[in-house]
Amino acid sequence: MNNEEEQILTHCLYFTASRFARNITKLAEQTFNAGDIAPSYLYMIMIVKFHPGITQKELCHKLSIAPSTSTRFIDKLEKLKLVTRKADGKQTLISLTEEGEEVYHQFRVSLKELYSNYSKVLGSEFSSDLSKMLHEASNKLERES
Amino acid sequence: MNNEEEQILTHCLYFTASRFARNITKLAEQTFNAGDIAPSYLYMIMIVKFHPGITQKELCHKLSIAPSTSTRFIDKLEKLKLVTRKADGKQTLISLTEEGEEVYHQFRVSLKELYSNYSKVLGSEFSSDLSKMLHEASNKLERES
DNA sequence: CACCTTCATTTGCATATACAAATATAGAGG
DNA sequence: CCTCTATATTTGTATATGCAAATGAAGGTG
Repeated sequence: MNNEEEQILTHCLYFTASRFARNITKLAEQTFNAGDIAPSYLYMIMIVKFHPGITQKELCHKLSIAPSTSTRFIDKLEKLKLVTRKADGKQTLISLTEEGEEVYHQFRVSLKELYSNYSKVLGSEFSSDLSKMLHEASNKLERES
Repeated sequence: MNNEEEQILTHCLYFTASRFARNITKLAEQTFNAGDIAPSYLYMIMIVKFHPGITQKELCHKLSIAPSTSTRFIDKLEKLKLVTRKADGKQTLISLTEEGEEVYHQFRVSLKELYSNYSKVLGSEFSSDLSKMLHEASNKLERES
């Protein structure tokens, strides 16, 4: 790889982050393939688990997704009877159903497997550092916009 | 945020990486909005710039995208007259046109602006470290699969 | 050379995700 | 209590992206 390319490829966060997201998503899909729920739904379920009655808006913020995307996610999870919507004025409050709670508990197990899969390849400390940095960076970017 | 949630949210690379990718993609779209070419196409153009005559398969690897996605990207770039396809047996070789080269040069300028936008928020050294880690991590994950 | 296998690319189809416009509700000011 | 404005959600529509099946080309083996 020549110098200029190396420079750009390793320095542009947009490139490195989107590529990495595709790779780790693939790994997550392979690891979670038990149920037919995609990893992104599990992400949402997890947030709701820790914030029963969370508003949709807040959910969007925590996941960094657009409102329209959250509507569609919730539609799907509601159809699967994993979450409930409760209208509250302008807002909609989201909570887990019993079944949702159960899915969450199964998911905790798969999560451990996912950790171990990527830690084998990336190293445990490296993974942990990277994850923390990404978390922090998202919070900063969200705050700005 | 309670402890268990904090644990999961900051430790799961799948969550942190996909969220961050959405955030940085949004920033990239805002920064590059000059032309009507989305950032992901610029990423491809950049790779081709440094590897004239690269095979489609190799391009998929470098971008971590599926072959079908590369076909569609190239279709679009070819229609815009930014790249050319050259059949070579089973393979297809991709190169930039003159116009493609020109787009690349404009893009270099936007890239600098993008760097500066996120460095302001994340810090210059932090951004650089994060980017290198992501680059390295993708290479490791790709090698495994 | 006909056939089989292997590999690269393309096509058909499905899902994730976004933006912009539409809708619904809340709350302020008359 | 009506109207206006601000805000939350939903709907319409478009694009990105993937998987699996189809296609096409290479190279080996009889």
